[in-house]
Amino acid sequence: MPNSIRGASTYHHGDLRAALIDAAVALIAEHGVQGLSLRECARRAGVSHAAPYRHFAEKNDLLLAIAQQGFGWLAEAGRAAMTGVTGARERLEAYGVAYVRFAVTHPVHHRVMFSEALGGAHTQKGDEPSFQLLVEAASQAVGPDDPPLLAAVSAWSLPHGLAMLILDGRIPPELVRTPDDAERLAREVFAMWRSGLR
Amino acid sequence: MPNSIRGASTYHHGDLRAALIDAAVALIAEHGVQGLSLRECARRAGVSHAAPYRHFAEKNDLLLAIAQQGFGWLAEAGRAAMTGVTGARERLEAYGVAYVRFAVTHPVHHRVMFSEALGGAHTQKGDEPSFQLLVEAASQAVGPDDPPLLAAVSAWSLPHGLAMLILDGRIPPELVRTPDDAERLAREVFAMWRSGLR
DNA sequence: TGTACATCAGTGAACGCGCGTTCACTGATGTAC
DNA sequence: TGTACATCAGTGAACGCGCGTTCACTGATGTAC
Repeated sequence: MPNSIRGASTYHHGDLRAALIDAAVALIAEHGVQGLSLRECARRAGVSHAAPYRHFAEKNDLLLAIAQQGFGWLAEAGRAAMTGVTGARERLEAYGVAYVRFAVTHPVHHRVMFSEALGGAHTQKGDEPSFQLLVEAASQAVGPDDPPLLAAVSAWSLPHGLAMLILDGRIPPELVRTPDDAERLAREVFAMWRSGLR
Repeated sequence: MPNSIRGASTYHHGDLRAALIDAAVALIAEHGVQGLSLRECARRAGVSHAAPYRHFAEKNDLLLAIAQQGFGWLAEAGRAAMTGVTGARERLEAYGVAYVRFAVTHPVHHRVMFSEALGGAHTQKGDEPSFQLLVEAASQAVGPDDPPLLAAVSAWSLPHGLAMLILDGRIPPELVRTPDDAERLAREVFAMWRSGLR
């Protein structure tokens, strides 16, 4: 039980690991991945600068934890968006829209998930559940002659690119003030591709 | 005239600015944007650690210079790819393919161009020539009722996403060993969207 | 052609800083009896 | 219910480090006369 709930005891934090992750996310939101420092996280969690080492062997493990949390949430959101949707193409699109919404809702997580600061090795294999979900959906949306991997890459590129552009502030901000805006934009972009640019 | 050409004189470098940019690109390729340090750049350029300040007022200006170089090259590549191509949609696709090839050929530049480490403010306006090119091509590819901005965003998202995924090592490496591979993949992805996932 | 001089690209010592990580420690928790 | 003890999450001092940036300087370059 965390201190905040339990009351005044101070020596044991209670849920320092989670508090550190939250602090790190806030810190990255303010100063970018570059600006992350273990000492500052500890400070914000109200704990000595050596305390984090009880929970993370090294700084990079904290980034890793954020990425893992993000991948979990993404898989969850993707699954939720696809349930009840019939039609392979519709499912793929639902996943894509959820993907963009996730990125906009958890920008730091999305950034960290695809950050070069991570070794990258740990999730590059494409065996993340969130990726599996996409590959499965893509292989259904594709003719028997088309390679499913290519379909997955195609279906992934569009929402990933849109999400990145939004996060980088490349899209005029009035188009993406809220997650709902972003979701609407994603639908419109999909529609644009569906109808075919002339 | 740079020292290397001129010979043995050592006090004046000759083209330190360019040498620093090259060193920075190499350094980022090795250690990521995080790993960039002015002092190490100076070291690699064979110059004292204070010398860079004759050419860049602060560290961030070096990143900015890389980004500017990249945007210049990208605009050039995009223009070249579109010349002689008729048909709005074909031009848009040619730009997209060139975009992916540029990213794969100059991965560090592309990364820096879209890095959060840059203030971002300087190029966010979308007034980069490379963006203008895209917006123009997109507005031609779109019905009179469709907003051209939406078309541009749509046309940009796909190659941008593909490029990012490749750069992050998310695409199976055997698919993108060379720039030619990447270009072929880009064409296939475009074709997949043109034919329409089912 | 030769000299004086302004310009400015490079030097190297020095500054202060915050960081990641280690270490021997201390205090709280919960379990066995 | 009460006590002994193992566990382990937190402490705070200390380490070494490389960094960005400033400063007074020095040496090369090129231009005016």
